[in-house]
Amino acid sequence: MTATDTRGVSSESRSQDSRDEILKAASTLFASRGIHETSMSEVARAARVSKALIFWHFRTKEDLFMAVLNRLLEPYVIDFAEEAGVLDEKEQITKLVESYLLFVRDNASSIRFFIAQLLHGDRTYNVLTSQVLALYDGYRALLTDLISRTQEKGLCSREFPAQVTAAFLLSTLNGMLLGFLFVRDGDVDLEGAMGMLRQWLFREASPSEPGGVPTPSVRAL
Amino acid sequence: MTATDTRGVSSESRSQDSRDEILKAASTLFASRGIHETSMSEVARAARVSKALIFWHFRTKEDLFMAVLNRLLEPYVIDFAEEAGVLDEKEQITKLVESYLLFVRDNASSIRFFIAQLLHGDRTYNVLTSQVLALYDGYRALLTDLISRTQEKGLCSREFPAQVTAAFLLSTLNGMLLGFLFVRDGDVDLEGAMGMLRQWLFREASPSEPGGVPTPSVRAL
DNA sequence: GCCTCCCCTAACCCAGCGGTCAATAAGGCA
DNA sequence: TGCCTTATTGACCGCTGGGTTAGGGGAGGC
Repeated sequence: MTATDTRGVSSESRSQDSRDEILKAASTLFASRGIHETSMSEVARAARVSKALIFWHFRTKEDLFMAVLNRLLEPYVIDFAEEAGVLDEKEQITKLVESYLLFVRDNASSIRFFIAQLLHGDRTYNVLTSQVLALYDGYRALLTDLISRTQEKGLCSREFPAQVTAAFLLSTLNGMLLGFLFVRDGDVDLEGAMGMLRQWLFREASPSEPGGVPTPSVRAL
Repeated sequence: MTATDTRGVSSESRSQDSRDEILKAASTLFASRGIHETSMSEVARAARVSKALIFWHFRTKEDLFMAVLNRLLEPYVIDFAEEAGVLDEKEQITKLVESYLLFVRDNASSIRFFIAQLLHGDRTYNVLTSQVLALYDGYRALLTDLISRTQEKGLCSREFPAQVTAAFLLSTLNGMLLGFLFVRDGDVDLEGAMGMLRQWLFREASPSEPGGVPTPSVRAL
C-alpha cells in the first residue's frame, strides 16, 4: 500500500523496487509458513523475480529473514503522548487498553508470527526478544504510571499497588490476545472485551444502556 | 522414566522397545526444535537406531510426528473429580486454578511446543486444535460451573455472570501462561500469582500473614 | 538342521535446497 | 555512438533431505 511511488524511474529506484517486491513477498511467506518451510525459490516466484536476484539484494537467506523481521516490526510503536492532555486518567487507561486490543486485532498475523518465533527460540531469539521486550516494558511502564496517577486521584480502586494491577491487567490482555489469535472466523468481540475490562478496572456498575444490549457475549475468550 | 521394563525379551517386545526409543528421541527433538528443523537422520542418531528402522515403524515423517503429538498429549487430562467432595467451592476454585498453574509450570516445554504448533497452522492444525480445544472447553465448563455454584452460595461476588467471570479468569490464566513461557531463568512465582488471583476472585483483604511476607513480587508477568 | 518370519541395517536414490557465476540487458553519461 | 556501472537472469553445483531396497541375523517351530 505505502508508496507505489513510481516517480523518476531513474538511477537507484529500479533496484529499490525489486528489493521491496522481494521483501513484500518474503514477509507474506515467512509470516504465514515460517522460514524453514519457505524456500528461496518460492520467494522468488512470489516476487516474480529470479532467485539469483534475491541473493544479489541479500547475502543469505538469514539476511533476508532479518530484513523481513525489521519490516514487520515497523508498525510496533507506542504513539500515545499525542492525545494525553485532553483526557482524564480513567479515559487514558481506557484508551491505552483499547489501543492494545485494536493493535492486536489489526496485526494479528504478524503477532502470530512473532510469538511463534519467540517460542521457537532460534538465533534470532536474542535480537527479536530484546526488541519486543523493550516495547512490552514500555507499555507496562506507561500503564503502571497511569494507574498509579489514577489511584492517587481516587478515580479507581487502591486495592492493589499500581504495578500489581498493571501486571495483572497486562496478563489479562495477553490472555485475550491469545484468544484472539485462535478465534476461528477472525472476527473478535472488541466491545465486549473492553466493557469487561472497564468494569473490572473501575468497578463500574453494568452500563445498562438504552438499547438494552444484553450481557456482552463472551464466546471464544 | 516409565517402564524400562526389560521383562521377557522374547517376541514382539524387542520391536516395541525400539519403537519407544524412537518416539522418545523424536519427542525431545521435535519439541525442542520443531519438526522442520529436525531431520530423520538426527532422530535416528538420537535413538541410536538406523534411519531405515524409523521408516519401518512409521510410514512417513508426518506419521512419526503425529505419534509424537499423541504421546505428548497424554498427560493433558483433567483429573479433578476425585477430591471434589471434601473441599468447599471456594477451595475447589483455588485448587482448580492452582492445578492449571502447576500444570503450566511442569509442562512448559510441551505447552510451548503445542502453542507454536497451533500458531503455525499446518495440516496438523485441525486434529491438534480440536483436541486441545476440547480440553480447554472442559476446563472452562468446570470452572464456570464451580463459579456459578460459589455465587449461588454467596461465597463470591455476583458482580458478573459466572461465564463472564470464568472467561475473564481464563484469559488471565492464559496471559500468565504466556508470561511463564517467556520467563528468563525458568523459575516462576506461583505463590504470588495465586495470591493475586485469590484476592481478585474473592475480594479477600491482603492476607497479612504472621511472617509478614511483603507484597508478592510481580516481576515478569 | 533348516526354514520362516520378524527386526534391523548399509547403501543407495533423487528432488529440492541454499548459494554461485558468467553472461546479458538497461540505463546514464561522454 | 560506444563505454561503464548497475540490475537481472539461466544454468549450474554440492549437499542434505525424506524415502527405498536388498539383504543379514536371530529366535521359534518342526
